[in-house]
Amino acid sequence: MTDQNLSHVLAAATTAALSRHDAGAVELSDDDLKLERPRNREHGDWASNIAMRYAKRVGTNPRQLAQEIAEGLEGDPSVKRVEVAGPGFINITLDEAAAGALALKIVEAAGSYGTSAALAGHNINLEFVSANPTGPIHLGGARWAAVGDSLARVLIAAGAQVTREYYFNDHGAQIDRFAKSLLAAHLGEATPDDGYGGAYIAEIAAAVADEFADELAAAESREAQQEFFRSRGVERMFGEIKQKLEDFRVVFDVFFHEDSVHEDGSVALAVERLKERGEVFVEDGATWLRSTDFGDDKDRVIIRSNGEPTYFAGDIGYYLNKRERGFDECIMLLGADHHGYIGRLMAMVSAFGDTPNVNLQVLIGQMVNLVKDGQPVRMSKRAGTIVTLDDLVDAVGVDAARYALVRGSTNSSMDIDLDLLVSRTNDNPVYYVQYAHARTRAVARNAEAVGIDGSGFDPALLAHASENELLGQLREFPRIVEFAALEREPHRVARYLEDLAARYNRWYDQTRVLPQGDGEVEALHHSRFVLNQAASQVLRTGLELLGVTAPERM
RNA sequence: GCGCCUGUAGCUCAAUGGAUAGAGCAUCUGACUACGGAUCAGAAGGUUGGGGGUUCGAGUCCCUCCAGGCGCACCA
Repeated sequence: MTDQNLSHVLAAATTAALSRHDAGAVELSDDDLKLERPRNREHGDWASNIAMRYAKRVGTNPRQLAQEIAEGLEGDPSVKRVEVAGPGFINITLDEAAAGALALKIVEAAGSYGTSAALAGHNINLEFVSANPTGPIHLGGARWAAVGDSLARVLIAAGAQVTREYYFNDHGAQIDRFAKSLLAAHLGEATPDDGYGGAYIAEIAAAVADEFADELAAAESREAQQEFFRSRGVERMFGEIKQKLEDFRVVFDVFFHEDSVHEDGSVALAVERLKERGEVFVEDGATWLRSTDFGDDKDRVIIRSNGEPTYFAGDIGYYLNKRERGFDECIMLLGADHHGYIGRLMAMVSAFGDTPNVNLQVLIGQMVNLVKDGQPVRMSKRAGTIVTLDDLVDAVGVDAARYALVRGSTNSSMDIDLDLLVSRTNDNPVYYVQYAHARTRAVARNAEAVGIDGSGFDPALLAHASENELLGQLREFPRIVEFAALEREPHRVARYLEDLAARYNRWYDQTRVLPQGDGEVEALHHSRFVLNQAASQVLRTGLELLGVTAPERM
């Protein structure tokens, strides 16, 4: 019994009930037929609010209509019980055998349970992190790395084709400051006023000076030396960033150089296209996009009066480039400090004739704040007070770090107290979920040792209250994954897993998979073993969606 | 001034317009010499920042006020 089937049964019952009233031609929408999972299990396995939505239209009261619909549902063989409750909810409880059959279905589906075709045919470019190589990935970047990668996994599970992409630049004012800082460190000078501090500067300067000593020796002028530190320093810094991200289990498909959109003509082509569409004008010697035509606060310069393209021009060329590469949906994950940028991006999308928030979708994530002893600490690259991805991983490990970063809604800012995180490592709910998984594996090992293998599985035997709860949660998994993908909210998977782990632990506490002592192995044990394997599977699949390991033992 | 985000238990945070607003941590009381106690059962803890509105129903949507964060470049 899937919820789609149940929806059809509900549709038939509702149509029949409505026709008994002077309903005229009332059209039932799919949305109205959607069944809900009641929060309170006493309200059954599924609930519908349809009677409350339609009662007024057909001139009756919700409870009356609900009663009539409920009577129509009672004949269905997979429905065990139907009740009308509260203001007019219809609560449906499924037959145990119908509910229990899910366990075997999950085991057979294995890793594919939870996947769907909700986003089939969607070719998505997902851009995230995209930090410039002027320093290590800091906590903010770490959050987007965890969220972006999990989002990619969730989108893929929903059937989308996803390209993970990282956009970075290796020229421009910030990189110049980076190069100056390296040179100063190499020469033993003080950090330039507008430069970057922090121990990593000295380390990188020393490392590249050592590795490319000949090259450095050949650079006589200060300018040449700075250029040396620019190119080799960026190279090294970027290599390090890439490595740290890989260690964090975040692997990008494409690293895209900002330079290339200028060099391969993407920017020129984009400007030309916008010109043809009449969205560009020249004023004060600069070339502007008339973005106010599409809701932006002001028009934006794309080519400066000195002939140099702006950063925005690069983004315009980059967007066009992505579209030309065949991506119908481009998603960008940006920090809240860039949200003022969305207006012009969406105006640009409109100016190309595309649809804002469809062809380009911008997800804003709120900031990560560093806290020490209850006081906020301002992170500054220049002051060298940043806490890096590396620091975080060193402190708590990849699993705990990823989980903590992906667990919250990106709409909420996040406080991280490194000391607290280290001292209270076990507070992280990730261990609760991982423990539940390890426990499923321990149970499986013990069961297999006494010859339990799930043969003679009888779904009707899974009738304990805690089994009903566990099965109900397992049934939810596909819709959680689908919803997380559609809403771009991977944190929902984490919350779901915590709930699943709790129900598994409760079930474990209240029932037994193995017979007691040297009791006989019965069909009940085989059936419960299948349920154990199903829970194990979903815990593992769910953790994988978050990029967190599912340990056999802890 | 304008825009975006946030305000929920002592703390960190959940909650697709649904029923009695939920977890973890912290506090208190209990539970195996039988599959992992990193667990489970229970208690306590709330005017969902304030005030209006929309409707069968609002933490959720609208208006307004308060508080905090972030942003409003021919920077990136």
